[in-house]
Amino acid sequence: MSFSFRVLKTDATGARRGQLLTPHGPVETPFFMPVGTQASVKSLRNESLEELGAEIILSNTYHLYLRPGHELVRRMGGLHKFMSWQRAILTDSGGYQVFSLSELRKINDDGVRFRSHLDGSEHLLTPEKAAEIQLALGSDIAMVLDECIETPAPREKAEAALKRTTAWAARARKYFLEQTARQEALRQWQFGIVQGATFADLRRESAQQLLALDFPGYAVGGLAVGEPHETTCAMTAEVTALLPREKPRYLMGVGRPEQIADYIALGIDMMDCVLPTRAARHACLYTSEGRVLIKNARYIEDQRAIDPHCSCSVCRRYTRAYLRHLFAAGELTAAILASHHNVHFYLDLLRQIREAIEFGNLEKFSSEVRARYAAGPAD
RNA sequence: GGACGGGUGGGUGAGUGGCUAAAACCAGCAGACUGUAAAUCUGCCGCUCCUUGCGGGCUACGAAGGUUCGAAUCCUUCCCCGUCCA
Repeated sequence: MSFSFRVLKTDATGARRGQLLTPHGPVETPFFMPVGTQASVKSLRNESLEELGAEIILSNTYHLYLRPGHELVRRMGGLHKFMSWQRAILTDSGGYQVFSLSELRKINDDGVRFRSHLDGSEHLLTPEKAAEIQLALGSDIAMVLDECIETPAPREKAEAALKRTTAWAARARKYFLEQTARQEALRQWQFGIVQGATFADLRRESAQQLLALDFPGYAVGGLAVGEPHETTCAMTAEVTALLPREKPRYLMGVGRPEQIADYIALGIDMMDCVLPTRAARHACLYTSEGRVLIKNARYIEDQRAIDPHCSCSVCRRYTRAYLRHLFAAGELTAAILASHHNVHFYLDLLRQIREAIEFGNLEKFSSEVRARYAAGPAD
């Protein structure tokens, strides 16, 4: 099976309904990727992800390079085999770690020199190296190394990061095409990443420069790192307006449940976010009625399911009172059940959105979701 | 019966004359989390009043007295608890 992407329908808002075919199966778009940074979606077994209907997950170049090491993963038969996940995998490049581990790295035009957060050892991550690692991992979609910066950022800094990201994208593209031309067994897509912080003209410039490199898909990076939602949307709109219709668009690192449909309405096909799993571990549960902070005393004797309207296996079986108890007691099962539910919530939200696009009522659907979340935590 | 050691806020436990409504941790309460250094982090946590302020009043370190300008801290007596000896 080879790669392809098809847009099946575009609705009045600009939202796209399509399908991405990968060597590890089809993925209905738009989709959401649960995050499994260290070859594991935290506190979820792959059996659960399969039960939840996850068609693709995200993993991470930087973290797997440091531990267990990409060469080891290659020797173990690649990331899919190593972690026993037969559906699609997208790997981030380590570009986000340029941002999140900013105190542990030095950046120059050649690449990023990291001091390992695990043992303090030094490592140079270049665009070529990030591509090499991802080819060794054998992920379905590899991201180019980019320079992700904070927002708001001064224009000069945004310009410098943009320039570097484009130069790195060109190097990564060249290296990747050379390697894949030489070894037919390598079946992978490589996506470019648009930067430009919160400057519309820089976003357009970045997109245009990357278009010249002819990637099979394009990501919008460096957003949802602190700026207002409106700004995230505005910047995304600048970019999607320039991207080719026939290629997938990936908005990296988003978002909150009530924001997802907005991004999709801007023509976004792919998203990922740690929120469902991290919030779950921190006792924040997403429901059709808004957020439930399950540790709150008000749930001590609450016999209802986390979300009475949810069909997931956790909601069918357990009460809020029990979940609250598990969190209070610090039981690992608390994180497991909560993560299961939250990932179900996100994947189900995307299912509903895909359906809404098909029926042409995405706008109505998203305003309903927003209204529920605006009301704050459920009773 | 004797000798030591000890009794501190919901718990464990620092403090041994003023900077102490009393460290720290736990528990409790509330909040944050957006390409995961996150099973993490932050705030509140005696009662009360208001003009909500590095504000006022009250109560508090086993009990009752005392010394002192000032006591959880020093003295006296008493009551408990632990260890050891008889």
